[in-house]
Amino acid sequence: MPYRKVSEQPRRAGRPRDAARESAILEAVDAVLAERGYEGLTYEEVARRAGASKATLYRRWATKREMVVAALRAGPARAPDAGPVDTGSLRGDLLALCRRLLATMRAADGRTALLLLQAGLEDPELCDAIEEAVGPTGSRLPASVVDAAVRRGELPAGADPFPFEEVVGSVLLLRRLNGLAADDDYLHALVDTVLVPALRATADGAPRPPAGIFSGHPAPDTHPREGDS
Amino acid sequence: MPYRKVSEQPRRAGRPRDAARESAILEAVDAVLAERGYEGLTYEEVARRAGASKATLYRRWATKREMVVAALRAGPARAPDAGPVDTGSLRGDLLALCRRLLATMRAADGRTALLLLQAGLEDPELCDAIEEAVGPTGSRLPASVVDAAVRRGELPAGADPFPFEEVVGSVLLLRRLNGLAADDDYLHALVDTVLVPALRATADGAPRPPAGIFSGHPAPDTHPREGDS
DNA sequence: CACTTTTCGATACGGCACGTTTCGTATCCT
DNA sequence: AGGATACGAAACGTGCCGTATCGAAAAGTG
Repeated sequence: MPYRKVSEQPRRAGRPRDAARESAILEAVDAVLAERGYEGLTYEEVARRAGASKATLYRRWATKREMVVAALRAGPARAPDAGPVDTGSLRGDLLALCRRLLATMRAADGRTALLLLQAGLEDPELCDAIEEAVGPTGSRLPASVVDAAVRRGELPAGADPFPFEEVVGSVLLLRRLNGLAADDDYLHALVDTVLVPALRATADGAPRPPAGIFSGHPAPDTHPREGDS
Repeated sequence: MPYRKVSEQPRRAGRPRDAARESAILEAVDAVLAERGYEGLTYEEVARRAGASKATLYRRWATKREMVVAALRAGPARAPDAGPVDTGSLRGDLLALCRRLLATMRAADGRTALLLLQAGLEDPELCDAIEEAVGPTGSRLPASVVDAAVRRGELPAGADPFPFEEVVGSVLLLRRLNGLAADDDYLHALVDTVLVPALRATADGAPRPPAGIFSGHPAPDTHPREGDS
C-alpha cells in the first residue's frame, strides 16, 4: 500500500511532501464538507478546489473517511475547551457552558455539526473518529460547576448532571440544525426554566447513565451497513 | 408538463394509470427511504424494488421531492394522534405524550424521522411538505394536560409548556438518531428529573415562542441551495 | 555535479450508478 | 376501430471513482 502516514520519519530520499498542498487540501475538504455534506463530498471536487491532482489526494489518504478525519483533526473545528468555568452563580455557569457549546458548534460550523449526525449516524467508525478528532462535544457538566453550586447552596448535595448533559447538547444541536436561533434570550429561558429547576430536583432521582451526543452507541447492530438484496 | 396529479378527473382517453403500480412504488419509496435515507434514495433503486420502469416514476413525479412527499402522504407514517390524554396525573400524562411521540417516530421509522432532519434541513420546501404530510410532530403539550395539572394542583396557574415542547422533541429525536435507547426507564428519568421540575418553575418565566422541531424556519437565507463559483 | 527517488499536476482509462429520454407494445376510453 | 395514454425495456449522456501514466520539478545522495 503506497499510503504512508505523514508523520513517519524513516527519511526516504526524494522530494518531500509539500505541506502547503496538504493544508490547502484540508481546507478544501472543510469547505466542501460545509456546503455539500459528507455524502456529497468527492475527491474530484476537493481536488478541483484545492488546485491539486486527485493523485495527490490518493497518495495521502486511501479513503474518504481518512481524509475527512484528517481535515477535522487539523481544521478549525477544535473545541475551544477553555479552562474551568466559575462565574459565581449556577445560572452564570450554565449560561457560560451553553455559550461555549454553541461556540464549538459554530466553530465546527458550515454545518460540520450537521455532518456529525448525518454521517456519523451511518458510520460508527467515522462517528468515533469525529468525536476523537473534534474533542468532547462539550455537553458535559463539569463536576466543578456542580460542586460550586452545592457549596453556594444552589443545588442539593448529590445533584445529578443528567438534565444538563442530556438536554443541552440535543436541544442546541437540533436548534442549530434547523436554523432556529439560539440567542441569549433563548439560552436564558433554557437555563432558567429548564436546567436550573431540573438540576435542583435531581437529588432523589436515581443517577442516569450519561450519554454523549455522538458517542455511546449501545446497539452495534443499530447501524446497518449495506442492505439486503 | 406531462405530469398531472392523479386525482385530476377530466377523464382523458387512453390507458388509465395502474393504481397497483402506484402503491407498489410508494411502498418501495418508503422502504428505500428507510434504509438509505433521502439522499441515498434514487429513482433507479425505487424502480428496481417496485418492479417498475423508471419512466413510470417520471410520468408521475417530476422530482424526487414530489415522489417522497407523495409516499409520506400515503404511507403508514401518519401520526396516530389519538385522542386527548388524561391519565390522572401530570407524570402519567407526560409519559403518555412521550410514548406517543416515540411511537410516531417509530411509525415514521426506518429512520424516516432521520430523513426529516437530514433532508428537511437542506430543503425548506420539503421540510414543510413533510410536516404537512406527516402531521404535527406531536411534540406539543396540549393545553388540556396543563389545565388538568393545574386543576390537580400539580402545576401553578399559567404554567408554560415551553420546557416540554422545546426539550422532548429534540431529545427523543436525537436519541433515536444516534441509536441510543429511549426505553421506559429513560422516559421516567426525563419526565421526573427534567420535565416536571421545569414545568413547575415556569410560572414566572416569560413565555417563550414555541417552535416545532421541523417548522418555523425564521431565517429563510439560512438554507443555502446551490454553491457559489 | 550527476543520479536517484519521490512528489506534483495533468490527463486518461474502464467501470459503475444514476437521471432522463426514447421506443415498441399493451391497455383502455370514446 | 381509432386515438390516446401507460407500461417496461433499453439507450444515451454525465459525473464520479479508483487507478495508472506521463513529464516536470524538487529534494536528498554519492
